[in-house]
Order: sequence, then structure tokens, then C-alpha cells
Amino acid sequence: MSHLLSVVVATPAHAGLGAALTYEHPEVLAPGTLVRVPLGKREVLGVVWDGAPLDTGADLATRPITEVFTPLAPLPASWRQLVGFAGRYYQRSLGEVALAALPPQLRELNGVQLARRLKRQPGPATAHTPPPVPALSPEQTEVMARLHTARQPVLLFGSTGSGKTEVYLRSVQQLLESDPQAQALIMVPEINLTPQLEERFGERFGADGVVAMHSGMTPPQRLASWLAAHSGAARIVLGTRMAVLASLPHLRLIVVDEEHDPSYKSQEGARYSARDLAVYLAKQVNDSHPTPDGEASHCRVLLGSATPSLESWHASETGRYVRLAMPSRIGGGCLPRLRLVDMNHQPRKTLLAQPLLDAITERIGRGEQSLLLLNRRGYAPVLACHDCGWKSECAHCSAHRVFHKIDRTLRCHHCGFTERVPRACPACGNLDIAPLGRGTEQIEEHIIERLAGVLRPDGQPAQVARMDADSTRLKGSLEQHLARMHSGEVDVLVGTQMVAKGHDFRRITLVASVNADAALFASDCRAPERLFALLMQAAGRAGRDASLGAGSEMWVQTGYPQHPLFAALRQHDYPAFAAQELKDREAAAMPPFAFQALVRAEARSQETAQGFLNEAAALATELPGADQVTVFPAVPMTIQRVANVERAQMLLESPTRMALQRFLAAWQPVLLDTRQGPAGKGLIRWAIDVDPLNL
DNA sequence: AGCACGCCGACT
DNA sequence: GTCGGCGTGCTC
Repeated sequence: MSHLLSVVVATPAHAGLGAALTYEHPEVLAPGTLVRVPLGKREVLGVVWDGAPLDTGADLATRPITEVFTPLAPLPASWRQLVGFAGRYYQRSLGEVALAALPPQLRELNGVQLARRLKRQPGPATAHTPPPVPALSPEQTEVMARLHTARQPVLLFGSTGSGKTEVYLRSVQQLLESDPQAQALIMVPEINLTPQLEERFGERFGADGVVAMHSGMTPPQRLASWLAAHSGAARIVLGTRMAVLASLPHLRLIVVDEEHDPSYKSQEGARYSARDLAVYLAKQVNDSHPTPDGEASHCRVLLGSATPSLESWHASETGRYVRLAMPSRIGGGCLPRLRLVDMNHQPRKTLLAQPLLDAITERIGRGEQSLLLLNRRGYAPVLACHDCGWKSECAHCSAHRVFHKIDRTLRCHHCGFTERVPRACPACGNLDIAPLGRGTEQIEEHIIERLAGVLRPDGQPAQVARMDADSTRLKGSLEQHLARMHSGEVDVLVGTQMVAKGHDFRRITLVASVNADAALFASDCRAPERLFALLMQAAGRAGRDASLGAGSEMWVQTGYPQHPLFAALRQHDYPAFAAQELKDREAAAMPPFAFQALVRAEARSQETAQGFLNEAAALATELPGADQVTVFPAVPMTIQRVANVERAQMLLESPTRMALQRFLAAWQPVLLDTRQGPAGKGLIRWAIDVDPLNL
């Protein structure tokens, strides 16, 4: 006698298969069990899902499950609920989300190999002597006390340097001590930030119970971490957004550090927000373990930021989240003073204003470090001919190729197309072609020139370094850069936003944003919020050493010094900035007061891409929820063409999340049909992005 | 998504 | 004569 079971496999929503397939097996298997099943001519990894199979739909014979991964415990209910929710909410198939959440190597192993891997798991923890734990500040103590009683998600609003990490460490410590099984998940926005976090947690709790999870790990490492988390051996999981989809059977604490960071929103595959899923997951864990001793099994979420997302800030205003503030820097260090340079009063084409150069020079003489920020790598964003107006456009994208002086190339940052810089204008032969605008390479070159002859206290000439995606491409070179910075070898560091994030440089007393204006007037409604966060975060790099803090400064070069954003920045007043932004958002009916989704389409021609979207929209007017959803006409994306593919998008807006969700769910089959019909001819692909960050 | 089948151009 | 391009169709 065979039993019929629902099994989820990695099929995308457009494959025309149901959410789960039906297979047979001599025994009933618990939901969450990993299995290997035949699918067409191949064998794939699958997960037994909850609920009896629905009718198979077609009159196909059900096939038997090939193999059951018996040594592995079934994936927990909270994980299945999370995956189910993510699939529904972000409009992807269950199988796609479920299988993407598993370590890729799991697909390649059979049961025997897996059993071998499991045996290789580390044995009992080696003894660990915890280091002396620093005393908490009054603010930290207060926060720890209030954390304990909060039942909702907590927004930890703490300035840079206020000791948020110590609060995370203490929360983990209390958890591990109070519950011998409990697990904690700590997320950071970037891979770069995991090593230093791993070190801090390893030092405090012993390296045995700590594993990392991010896309920079090798497949065997990822499998090992995943297995350690799934078996419960790993008590602490540190990782990037993907870690929220790990299997953590005893999860009791989730920390989302720098919760405002857009990196938490995935930009391919299922476009999920790891921060939002973290909040959902904690709620799931709590709802599925309603134990009377609630306290012990309660799963907390802690969202930390000095500049929270407006979504989280709003939730903490309405009481959905509890807001706990830590306004002071540890050790009494103060936040840097803002110095605005009005570029209208500088000679035209000034790269770095004289007063800024003087301030940097002065610091070099004192043995202090400076940080120059510019969000453009390369030497100049465009190369242009003064005579005929030729510009270094990419042949395959609607974008300029960036001039990289170091290797004399023009590079497209979107498709990678690279050529040597032409000697003369390719259009008219004129020799007078010149860079337009500035990038990190140019700033580096310029500052080296301007600091010629400037000496450090030790009598050595000033050292300048550049840190961006180009200078850190090679393995280990990021670590090298950081080490040179920490050792004090470098006096001035020029870099893109990667230098603004998280790194704790002790001797920086000056941070300068070379050109902030592009972000000030971008059409995207989130641009000011991002700029504010970036500048605050950058400012946080300065004066971390309290003895130097008093003289630390944040310089901003701008053509619009009266912009209200700078007034709030001067006071380090995020609440004032957020209040103003939220007022504007409410008036404009933008998130978090409205809910959005984007449908994106790619085709060889713009007409095809837009035609598909507009046709699908025309067929959607009667769908459930349509009366509460505004569907805007399809428009070309900001960068319309990438690698010879035309891109269009369509914005959807609704005053309620529910209506938008209902509408999207009903619309998906329509989009699939449209894809098959005449309007879908020539379409390359399409995708839905719920709660998009970049419009 | 994979992996088949299927029908038209340049190679041993 | 075959190898191979990617267009359409199917998978419990």
C-alpha cells in the first residue's frame, strides 16, 4: 500500500506546474523531509510539504520517491511557513523559494554522501573561556532591561558608536544562558562585514557554536554551516540576507543590523526583504510555540540602525515596533561637526575646496586620518569630444562607458564591455577628447598632487590609498586595505560607499563627501533617505576614538547648502529628518502610506517589453482588488537598455497591502497567459518586484 | 528551470 | 552526409 505525498521541487511559477507535485511512497513522511524524486528525465531534490496532495490535475501516473534523506531531521514548521509566505507575498513558486533556500550542494549529494557529511560534523564543543565582558553604559543597561519585556519587534535606534553590537552580544549571551538549545540569527547587510562580526562573536562565545552564511563561501562551507544550523549544533548564525532562509529549529533571537540597508532586499530570483521576512519569521515561531512559559520560547527581533528605514521608523511611531534609543557614543566621543562647502563660491571645476584640503593637511600633520567619499569608481564617468560632442557611450547599453585611467580603458559598468581608450575622437578624429565629471581615481590622483610635500609627524610623506570595487577585486586585497588603514600607514583614504559601512577606523577625524548633489535631486523618493543614511554612516567613521572625537568633522561639498537635509544632518537629528520625510511621503501617498509593486519586462525591443506589460494590464481591470490598485502605464527603465536588452517597467500602487496582494495573486496567471499569447512574442523575461526599493 | 524533440545552415 | 543553432513543449 502506497501513500500519496505532496513534494515541492524547484520549478518556477511560469513552468505551469502546481505548487507541489504528488509522489508515492510506502510510508507516510513528515512534512519537511528532504527527498529525491524523478521529474521528467532527471532526478531532483524535493521537500515533503504539509497537507494531503490535491488532485494531480492531469491524468498522469504518480511516480515513487527515489530516496529519503533519513539522517536529516525534517525542516521545521517555522521554515515551511516562512517559505510559503515568501512565495505568496513575493509572487514566486513555493518550489523556487524552498529550493533556493537550501545549500546548492545538497542537490548533488545522495543519501550516503550526506550521511558521511553529517558524521564529519564537529564533535563536542571545546572549552571556551569567555573574555572579560565590558561594563554596559547606562543607556545599554536601560535598553537591555526594556528588551526583556518587549513582545513586539524592537527598533534599536542607536548612533554610530553607541554600542549596538554590545547589546547584540549581551542579548545572545542571555539567550544562550537561559535556554540550552536556543539559536540566534545575526544578519548584516554585506559580506565584508561578516568576518569582523564572526571574530567578535567567536571571541565572546567560542568559535565552535558560530557559523557564517553568505554567498562568498564555497559550496562545501555553505553546506557545513547549513547542516550545523539545521542540526542545532550552531547556536549562532551570522550572515547576509540569505541567512534568514536557513533552517533554524530552535531560533529565539533575530538581529538585523543596519536594518535600513537596501542590501537586505534581494534583487534577483525571489525579490524578498530579509528584514521583513525576519519580522514575519519571529511572529511565526511565536505563533507556533504558544507555550505557557512564553518568556523562554519567545523569539525576539531586534532591528538596529542609526538611520532606520522610514518603514521601520513609522512602525515604531505607531507602536507596531518598540523603539529603544541609544543617542550617546560610548566613552563620551561626540559626533563630528558638519562643515558645508558651498561649491557655488568655489572656482569652477574645483574638485576639493581649499579649506577642505587645508583641514586634511592639518590632520596629516597631527597623525590623524581622513576619509574622502565619492560614489563613482573610475577616473571620470564620461569621456567626451569638445569638437563634435561625441561621448563614450556603450554600444550595448543606454549608458556611458566610464574612463579608467589606470589601465587606459573605457568600461561599461552595466554590461562589462571594455575597450582601450581611443587616441582621438572616434567620430571626428579630433585629438581633444577629455574626461567629464569625476570618479575615485581622479580624486586619488588629485589629492596626491595637492598633498605633495605634506609630511606626517614621523617626517614621512603623506600616504593616499583608494578603496573601491576596482581596488579590492582581488582576493585578500580588501583585508590588505583595511590593515593598512588600521596600522596608520594610510593618511587619506578615498573610496566609494564601501568605506562608509561598518569599519571601525580609530584614527579618522575627518570625513568628506566630495559630491553629494546627484543624490539630492534624484527622482527616486528614497534618494534623500539613502543620502542621509550614507552621510550619517560616513560621519560615524570619524571620531570613534573619544580622545580625538572633539576635533572631528564631516565635510560636505554641495551646490545646495540650504537644503533642509543638511540642517537635520548638522544636528545629527534623524527624528526630525524622518518626521519631515514621513510628512512628505504621506502627502504624496508614498510608502509606508501606500504599497507598491513593479512588474519588469525585458525584450529585444522597447515596444515588445512595454506592449507585454500594457496588454497584461488591460486584461486586469476586472480582477479582485483592481478597484483599489492603480496601475500606471509601462515606461522604459532608467537605464533603458543593458547588454542589448530593452527594459520596461510598470508601477502598481495601492492604499492597502491586502488589496495589492489579492490583485497580484489574481494577475499572475493573466501575465502567464499574456506571455504565451501574441503580446508575449519576443519577450525575454518578466518579473514582479513587491515593495521595490528602486523605482 | 532542465531536458527533450524538431527543423534549417556550415563542417569532417 | 552529420553537428548544432535555439524555438516549443513537458515534467507529479
